[in-house]
Amino acid sequence: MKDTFYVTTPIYYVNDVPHIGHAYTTIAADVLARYKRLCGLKTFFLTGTDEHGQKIEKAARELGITPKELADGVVGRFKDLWRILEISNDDFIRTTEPRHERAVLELFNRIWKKGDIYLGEYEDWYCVPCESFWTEKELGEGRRCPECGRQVDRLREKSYFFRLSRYQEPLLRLLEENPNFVKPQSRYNEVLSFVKGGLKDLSISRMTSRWGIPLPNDPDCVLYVWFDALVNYLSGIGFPEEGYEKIWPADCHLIGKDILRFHAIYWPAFLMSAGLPVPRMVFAHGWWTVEGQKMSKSLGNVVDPYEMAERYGVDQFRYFLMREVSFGLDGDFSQRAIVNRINSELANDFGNLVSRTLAMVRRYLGGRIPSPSDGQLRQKALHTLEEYRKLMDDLSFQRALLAVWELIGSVNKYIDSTAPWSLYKEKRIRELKEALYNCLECLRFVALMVYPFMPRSAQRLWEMLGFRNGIEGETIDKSGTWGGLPEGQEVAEPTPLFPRMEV
RNA sequence: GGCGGUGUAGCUCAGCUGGUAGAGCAUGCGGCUCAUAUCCGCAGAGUCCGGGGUUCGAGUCCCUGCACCGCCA
Repeated sequence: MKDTFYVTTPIYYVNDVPHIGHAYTTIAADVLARYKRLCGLKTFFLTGTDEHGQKIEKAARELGITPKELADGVVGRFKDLWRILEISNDDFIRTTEPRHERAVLELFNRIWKKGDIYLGEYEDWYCVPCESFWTEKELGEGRRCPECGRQVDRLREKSYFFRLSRYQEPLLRLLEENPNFVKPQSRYNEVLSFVKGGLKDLSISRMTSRWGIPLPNDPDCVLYVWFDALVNYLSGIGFPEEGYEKIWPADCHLIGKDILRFHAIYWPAFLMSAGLPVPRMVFAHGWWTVEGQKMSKSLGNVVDPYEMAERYGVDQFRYFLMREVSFGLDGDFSQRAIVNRINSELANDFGNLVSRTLAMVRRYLGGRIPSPSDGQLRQKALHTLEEYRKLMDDLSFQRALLAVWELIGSVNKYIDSTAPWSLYKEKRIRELKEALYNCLECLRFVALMVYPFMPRSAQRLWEMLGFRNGIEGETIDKSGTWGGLPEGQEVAEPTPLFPRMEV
């Protein structure tokens, strides 16, 4: 059993500027990575960009620049966004990097030696002006090029194929032996029925594009982008150089549901062929609609994550995405919904709890944390942490947050029933100290638990509780026990963690 | 067309192996004053998609119809 955790996002196609979908996957991966680090696991979190393929080549030509120049520009935007959104990726892989090309060729060679690649002919609909192949499905009604609307022709070209058909049985076994290989369950069922339906060999090369990695044995062809792209999960951790096997296999490939087949079927098949371990899990999450409508360029309702982070705040945005829908299902992003969650859950429930607690500690106790005490909240906090871990391990982010908020609710209720202001007036100082200690200690638990979701706010709370160190260095094992607040530590003057927003 | 899923309060959804319907939000009323006019408590409302069946008893199991969604062809 390796003591590391390896989580990935897909590498994003540089044809597109970052939108909410990219942000969603990456934030989820970040939450998972930060959580695993909090659990004390050596964690590797990889993201990156997919920069090869006809679409990039064509877009660059239209702009009069090279594909690499185009990619460089868009990559900057992705990296920028991840910095803004506090994404803690350990590396960023680009498919145009030499280290990636080396890995791709190595994997190709292994599969080639295995005898799983053969030369054949690829046939599909082709649009000459666009220089693009299209499947029947992409054409839709009328059989016209989805890009330019012109007539398409049936065209064949030579192509190398991967013997996917050989892997039907191994894949079936993989799925049957690992019911958690694909999550959520509904996606597992889809994958299973797809495999059961029979697998055809897969074209893995193209001659119509020059922008890609040439086949070592036939430089007229470049590798099909999917073969190229999937290998990022290996190249990003150093494959084939020594050391990658400390991290591989991936514990979790986080993806959008649209690319499930590539990850749950093609990718493990490639790996099996190359004699490498397959990933432990592929998790396909859902899509966001916007104000009830499908997001599309033509509707002009594409959610810009930069704008959201600026308008609502980074942590607020991250929180909303993780809290609004059960991870795996589709969700709707609406102004009203996010403002509601910010005001009622972040500002009123959580932020206000911090304010009222710290204000009382400062007013009644001179800002000093009293000696540890025990009480009904102790049990609640410990139980919540346990529940939280269970849910986080299962990627049930929404429910994990619900559990934390239940604790927050309990503390609010506890304050109401112990009424520290009355204890103070009645000079019942011992009880007052006990009550406030219990609240403070719960806040410390809450800070730890919300940290993966809202790193910046968790750190602020951590400091308000009087700690000077970075919360990111904490672990649940070390700090997840009751009584961790040092007596006498001075808490800060509270400033609102989350400002209320105008509706 | 094949396979899979969903249909529960105004909204979003929980309801594991069958036993007199639950949460959050929204709405209304009451309480507190430490707090970001925040917090706490109480209340209302639902033919659990329609129809049939099994059972002493069915959102919960079986059959069937309708609607919507996903994957595949």
